[in-house]
Amino acid sequence: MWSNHINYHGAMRTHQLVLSWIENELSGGRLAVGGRLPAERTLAEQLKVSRTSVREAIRILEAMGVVRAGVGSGPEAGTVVIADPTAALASALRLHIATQHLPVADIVETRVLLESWAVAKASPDAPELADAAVLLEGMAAEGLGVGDFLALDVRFHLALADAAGNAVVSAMMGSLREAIQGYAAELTSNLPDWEATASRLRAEHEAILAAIRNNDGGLAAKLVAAHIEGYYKEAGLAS
Amino acid sequence: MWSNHINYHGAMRTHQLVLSWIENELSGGRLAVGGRLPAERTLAEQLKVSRTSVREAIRILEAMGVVRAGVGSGPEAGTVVIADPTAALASALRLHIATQHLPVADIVETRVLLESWAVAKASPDAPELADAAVLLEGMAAEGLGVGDFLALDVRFHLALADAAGNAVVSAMMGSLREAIQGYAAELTSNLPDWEATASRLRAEHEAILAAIRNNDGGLAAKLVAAHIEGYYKEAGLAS
DNA sequence: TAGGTCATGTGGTCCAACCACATCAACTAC
DNA sequence: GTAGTTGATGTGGTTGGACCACATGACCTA
Repeated sequence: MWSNHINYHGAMRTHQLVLSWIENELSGGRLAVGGRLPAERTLAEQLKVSRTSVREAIRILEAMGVVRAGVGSGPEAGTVVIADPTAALASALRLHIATQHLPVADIVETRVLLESWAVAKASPDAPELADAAVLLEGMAAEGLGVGDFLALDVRFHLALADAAGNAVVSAMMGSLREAIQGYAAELTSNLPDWEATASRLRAEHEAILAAIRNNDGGLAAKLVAAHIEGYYKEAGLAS
Repeated sequence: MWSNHINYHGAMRTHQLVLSWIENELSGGRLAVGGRLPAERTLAEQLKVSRTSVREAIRILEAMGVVRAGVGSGPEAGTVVIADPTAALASALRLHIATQHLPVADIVETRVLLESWAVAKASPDAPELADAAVLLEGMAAEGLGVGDFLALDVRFHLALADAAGNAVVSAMMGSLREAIQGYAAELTSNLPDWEATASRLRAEHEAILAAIRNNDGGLAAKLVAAHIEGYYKEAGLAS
């Protein structure tokens, strides 16, 4: 029985050691969002590991949306802590869709369930609803392109999700949306009459927002589910 | 004005190039779960990048639950493609909880909503329910430790989530559960009478399972929500 | 034939060097 | 004195090479 004060976690690889050091600093509050990690070379020396291992850990954190790395000098430089849970979930979902172990239909279904819950939970006077209303006005503009309409549509739905006030649900909604973004855009080419569809979507958006503001969460949830499923049905959902 | 034939994707870093190459192989079906990536040195030469960059990409995929790396020779060696979406979501959630930008209360709330949906959606004759029943028997065993009970409890709830047949929901449930695992275990020390609580949990489990099998999804959802919220309330939920 | 030995190929780790970039201080020309 | 230039500094980004531990399988040897 020996005590190895470095590898006491079993076969921990060096980059995992760096990872847990950083996670510890975060948990302990010594490192917070907006803060900076020590420079890679410095951190390597501190932890008695190679710069390579430090970089591997930072790359993982970057992929997880926990840090952002910038070269040069000044405010944009260095490795600073951010908080973008959506990024991590989105790339994870995208990669696993690529392995074809996450059916797109399941993603859509999950989005329906999360967003239904969100609108049912949202308070009628949540500030995010005002943002949503502004977005709706933008979507009513004359001569709006398909791409612009869809971009506003995404933001509208995310605003609804945010209105529920649950950070986890917001992040998951955003990631689901990102992961199937390209997919949803492709579907528009299947639509027989885009103007008619856009007009219908606008009306449904208004109805959803009205239901939330009328404190009728149950109705809002039903409308959202029908809204999303209707779109994919019209455009032809293939898995 | 010069043309950079490598960075035509803007400021794409070399490890991202490797990443997109691999993602492309996955999407195209040339690389599937169970398959092997070329050796790091080989891949580096193929893509005209350094081995370091290849390794950074692989490390990210590893953290995302897409590949597993093993040294030596034989079946366990090399970098092989796996499919563990739960791993990615779980570590992402854990890290962002560390940054204190994802409140534990939101995690619990999300778990309630996902699991309620799952039991409402589950088919009464889903094969996963049989597994769940077996787990319940195990939890009824005499002299079961707290840790063992909780381990079975986790598997029981995951079986319920799986019964809905949505891979995304299953993965998210699993990751939420993993991310707050330590938290839930700590709470047991707050319980005045573990035996009484365990007994109550067992009864509630039975009722949930019975409701699903009775095709009463609405009741099952209500029971699940009460079950989870009741536990955290009794143990004292602090954020 | 049984056993040991070594070559091979894998990922894991480290090092030393160089690059591009952004900032800031010092210097120079006007 | 001011404006512009120049260079030093420190950051992450990338590379090639070296060595290690490990698992296998082929090859010898007793």
